[in-house]
Amino acid sequence: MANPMYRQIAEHLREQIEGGELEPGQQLRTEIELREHYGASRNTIRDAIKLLTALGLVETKPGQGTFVVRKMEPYVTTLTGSPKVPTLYGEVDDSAAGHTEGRERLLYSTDPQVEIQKAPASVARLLEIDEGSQIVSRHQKRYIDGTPWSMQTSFYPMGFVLKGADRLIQAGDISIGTMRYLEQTLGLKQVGYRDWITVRTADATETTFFNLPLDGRVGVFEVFMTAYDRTKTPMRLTATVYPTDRNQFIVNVGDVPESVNGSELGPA
Amino acid sequence: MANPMYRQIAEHLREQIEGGELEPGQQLRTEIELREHYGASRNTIRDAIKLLTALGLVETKPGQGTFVVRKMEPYVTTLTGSPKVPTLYGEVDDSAAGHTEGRERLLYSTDPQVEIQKAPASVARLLEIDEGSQIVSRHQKRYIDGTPWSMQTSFYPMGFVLKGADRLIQAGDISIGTMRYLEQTLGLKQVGYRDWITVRTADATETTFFNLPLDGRVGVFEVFMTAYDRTKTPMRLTATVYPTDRNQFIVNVGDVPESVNGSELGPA
DNA sequence: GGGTATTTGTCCGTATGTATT
DNA sequence: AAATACATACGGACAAATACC
Repeated sequence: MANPMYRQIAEHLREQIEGGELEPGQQLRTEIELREHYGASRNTIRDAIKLLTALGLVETKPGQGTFVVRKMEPYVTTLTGSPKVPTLYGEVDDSAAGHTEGRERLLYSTDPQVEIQKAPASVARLLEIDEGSQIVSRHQKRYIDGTPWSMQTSFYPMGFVLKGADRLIQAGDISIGTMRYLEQTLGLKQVGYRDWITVRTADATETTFFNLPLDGRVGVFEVFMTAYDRTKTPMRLTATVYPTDRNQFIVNVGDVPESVNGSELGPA
Repeated sequence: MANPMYRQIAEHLREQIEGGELEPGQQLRTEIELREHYGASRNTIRDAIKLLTALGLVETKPGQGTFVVRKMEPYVTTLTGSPKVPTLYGEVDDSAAGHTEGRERLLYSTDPQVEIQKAPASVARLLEIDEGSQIVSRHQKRYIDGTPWSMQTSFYPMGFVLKGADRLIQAGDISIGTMRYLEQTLGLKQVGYRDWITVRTADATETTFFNLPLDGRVGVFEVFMTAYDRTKTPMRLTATVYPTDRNQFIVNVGDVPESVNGSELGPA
């Protein structure tokens, strides 16, 4: 008798989901049917479903019903390799799509959106420059197979542009890569970098772009990469945001096998 | 007029919180007062507060009120260093405690809880052994200054014990460290490791131990570290769980400065 | 395109329970 | 013990989204 009714109902449904009686993608009974089944009011049923939604077990679609969530095949990014692109394991979930078996996954980035800003405190601290000094920011949105994958913003000190790296402030891709471009124009060579990995709730922009539920249930990784030159001076700060529901990371240290064995990652 | 009322109210309160009009730790007006202020029903006010709770902006305490959350000073763990202990930045929030200024933070681990199990699929895959084969698991809970920090479980193939590393199955700490112990007894030397970083919702055990809200709002990092010997054979799998609301990670690659500059990390 | 049935979303009012002060 | 404040639960009404005919 300890637990409130809505939690008991949620627990009962959870057991059915995790026990496999309700399969991923399957529709639950409607709120009205569950109301009669459990002898509770519709609002109590809704509280139970809200709890399951918060736990990421079900999702509700207005006008359609409540469904057991289909787990997404994660994108796995290796942080200790360069460049940082995701290794993709397993198959795309194409149960809803047509005949797409065997296709390659397509990585697509928008053209960089370039702005000149005053450095906010967080950027200034990691770039080791004064707060409020001028910086160049280059922002890109990245998709995999049309699914929003990450949002990335790189920051450079404005001094780089003044010293000759003027293509930094031109919109559009720098085809040879910005790091190589900086080496060629300014002689700046990256000798190391530090990633700082955090998780926070998504803001409004991110919620929209990644198509996340607006209740803040799904957080985002925010990875700050500070690149250092030979003199251990920061030469670039890259902040990348990834939704936690479809991204994982790998860090390799020392001598390790080439790739993660097996085709399937993800929890057992 | 597009947005429902409870979201407009939540938005209004959110602006007050992020604008600093409502300070961390400060109590919001009660549901009854907000009901009169916004001309909505108490249930609608509660919906707004539930949304803010899901976004991690406020917390409710029965019998007391609703409060703006106090951000925790994060524990920062460097994944590319060994051993993996958190670097601690900034001050402990001791506004509620007494005179504790200047004290050191204390790291405490419970004695290992040792079990012999059959390898579940996820463990077998990363240890590259057969599913269902015997493994030794050693589980520890770790605290910083009394605050639950992480739960760690290490898995070793049972063969290690049979070959002479019998202290693996004794409860209690192996003071010289298990890696050194395995090197001394079996000649197994770790030459590298791979960390695999995921985020998922906390289960019931974790929710209890870390004292997380039961609505699944706060997720947990799950870091799987696979250690490899000279022959690139996995010799240990360590799974560590950290709540995302108080943990961050650092990855260093190449030549980087000693420490993160400045005393304060965390969002601007 | 329009209309209707179905299903979830929002909002209200009320009553009672539980935790804290 | 009493007051306060949030938590649970009920029932009802209408809105909005979707699917189907």
